Amino acid sequence: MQLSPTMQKYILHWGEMGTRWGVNRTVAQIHALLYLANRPLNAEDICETLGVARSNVSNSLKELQSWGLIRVQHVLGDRRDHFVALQDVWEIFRLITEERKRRELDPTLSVLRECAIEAESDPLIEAATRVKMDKVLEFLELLLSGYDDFKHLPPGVVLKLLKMGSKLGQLAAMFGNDEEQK
Amino acid sequence: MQLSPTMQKYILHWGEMGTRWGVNRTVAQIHALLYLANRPLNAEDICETLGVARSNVSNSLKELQSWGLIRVQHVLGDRRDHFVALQDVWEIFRLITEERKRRELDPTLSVLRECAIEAESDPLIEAATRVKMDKVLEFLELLLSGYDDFKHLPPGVVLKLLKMGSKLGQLAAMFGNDEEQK
DNA sequence: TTTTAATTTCTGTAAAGACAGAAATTAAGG
DNA sequence: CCTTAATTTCTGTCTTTACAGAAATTAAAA
Repeated sequence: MQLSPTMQKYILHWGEMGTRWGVNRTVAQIHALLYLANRPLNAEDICETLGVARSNVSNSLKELQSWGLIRVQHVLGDRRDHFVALQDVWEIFRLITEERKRRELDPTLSVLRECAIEAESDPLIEAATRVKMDKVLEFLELLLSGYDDFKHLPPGVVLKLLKMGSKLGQLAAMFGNDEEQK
Repeated sequence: MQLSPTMQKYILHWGEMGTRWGVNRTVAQIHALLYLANRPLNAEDICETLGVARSNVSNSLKELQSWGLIRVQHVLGDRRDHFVALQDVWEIFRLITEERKRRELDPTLSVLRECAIEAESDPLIEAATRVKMDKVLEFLELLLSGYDDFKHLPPGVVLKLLKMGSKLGQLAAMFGNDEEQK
């Protein structure tokens, strides 16, 4: 399986981006390849196309599955596992966001809470420092609860919100402190 | 300068988080220390407190300055540079977001645009693949334009939006396609 | 059941980034 | 201007992660 220069460029870049977003380059490149492919690919296809060792492909596929970004799809007449990537961009975004929250922000929230509690009884920590710890904690809690509310919105609604742009700020001013308007 | 176990825990964790968000552990730890400190610290203070080589501190401080997260603040009677971190959590968040957009998403947007254009004339790229490239590009453009609209909102307004939660979805349905209501 | 293909695990090493410390440069103080 | 402190740059190495390939295990086909 050959890649055109444009596809190579795309996949290489996706790989670079992936390292910034929590997975290694090879994992991200495999994800890109499976996303762009219009049919299920097996591990050997991937090895050949990307020039990566079979075992590395195997481990990377396992990681992508743990993120829920790809799944196994068997092909009639071929006993090898084939893989397909999620094709809906919104869903991909949702999954990555959710998974990163779970792997990173949730543990951070725990640590920040523990530290806030411990700091209450730690005479070595100045009051001003304690306040700052509390502010970071409140900020993260607010962000996460806001995210929790938003994550269930259908893409179409999110789309509308994004397109409303700064008009949203005006609406918040009008409605933010009122009971529901129906 | 001694750190209590709680402060150590906090700073260590911030360091781990930092590596997930684009800076190395030491850079993030120094940022945490300067944030929690209630006075300007010089490079030697930081070396001693975190047990890091002076040169590493120097380079890390330079990086934090490039993110705009800290600045030099001279202290009377001491010719050494002292440093203070931004203290407003919202502002820190805004800066990190903006800077990451600039360093990562803007280049990605460029590459995606180039690839979309190149793919138009690449006979090796299937139409379905081209559609997928376009979808990712549209998604990112939408996200970035939405972000552009939101980033100028004052923290108080953002706070309101976050607190409105799923009520926002209802408002989008009511107002999303209408002209402004005044 | 055996054979063979496919996958996974393991292990050593390659690569990249982080780091410490020496050397060089800069700048403040005397 | 000289001295010395402070900072920066450079370089070698340490650490961590990624990776390749061999070996082991699993599972499908004959």
